[in-house]
Amino acid sequence: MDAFGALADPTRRELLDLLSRGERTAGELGSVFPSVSQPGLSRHLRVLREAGLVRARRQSRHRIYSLRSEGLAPVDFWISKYRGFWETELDALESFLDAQGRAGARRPTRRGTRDR
Amino acid sequence: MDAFGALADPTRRELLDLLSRGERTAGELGSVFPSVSQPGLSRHLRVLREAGLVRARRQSRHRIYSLRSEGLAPVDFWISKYRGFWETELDALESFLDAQGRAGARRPTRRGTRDR
DNA sequence: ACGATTATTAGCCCTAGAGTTATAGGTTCT
DNA sequence: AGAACCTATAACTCTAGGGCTAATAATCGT
Repeated sequence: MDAFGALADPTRRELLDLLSRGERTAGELGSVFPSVSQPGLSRHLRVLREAGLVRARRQSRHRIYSLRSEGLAPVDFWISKYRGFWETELDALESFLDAQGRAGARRPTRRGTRDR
Repeated sequence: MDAFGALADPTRRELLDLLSRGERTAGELGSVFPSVSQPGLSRHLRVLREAGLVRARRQSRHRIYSLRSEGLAPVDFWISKYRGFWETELDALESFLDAQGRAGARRPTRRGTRDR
């Protein structure tokens, strides 16, 4: 399964979110998902591994997982082609709203993707 | 199926790529994929519609599809949390783009983020 | 109204994904 | 070596995704 497929599952996305805050052992990751069985979680981790999104190393009896963020680069590259689209559309929406009521001259500047 | 799931299929990603260059009728989109039956393509378009990634309107006998880029915003937002990672770790996006064949521009994608 | 055109839905298969229990693989401790 | 621990794999079931053909819907031209 490629990276796009791996990201389709919410559990796996949450695993990546956890790992983005630091490496964790498989057991620690599993304890966050009481609803998922241990083998089930191991399988999710395997999918993430084979998609190149995490790596695992062994330390004593544990397996320590860490993020391999480069694996997300193709996904980000793909979506970056669209990034301008909704920015300009939202800008258009904003100026429409300006025209509707607000006399405010707040010019919508091109900005990052994280507002909204 | 949510947007992440919709993007997991390569045919659907290609459909979005086509629509990013302008609206197309269902038939025009289908002609690009001779390997996929017409009902099969219609199903992909339905998935994209229900995921909020495209919209369709009717014009005479045709159904004209167009991109709804805002639907991609949640995906971009999710991945934006990781964007800094590979820049600081490896700058792997650049190597990815190099591997794609493009001569290495220091800032390959047009980006609106305001890091640094 | 009828036939032609364009696209969607319905009704099937068939495979892949995700979950489960049971088992195996390593590692550490005694 | 054997027990305890942590994680991965095997074998199986069940469901959802995706493909196909056939049928249905909507529109246009005559």
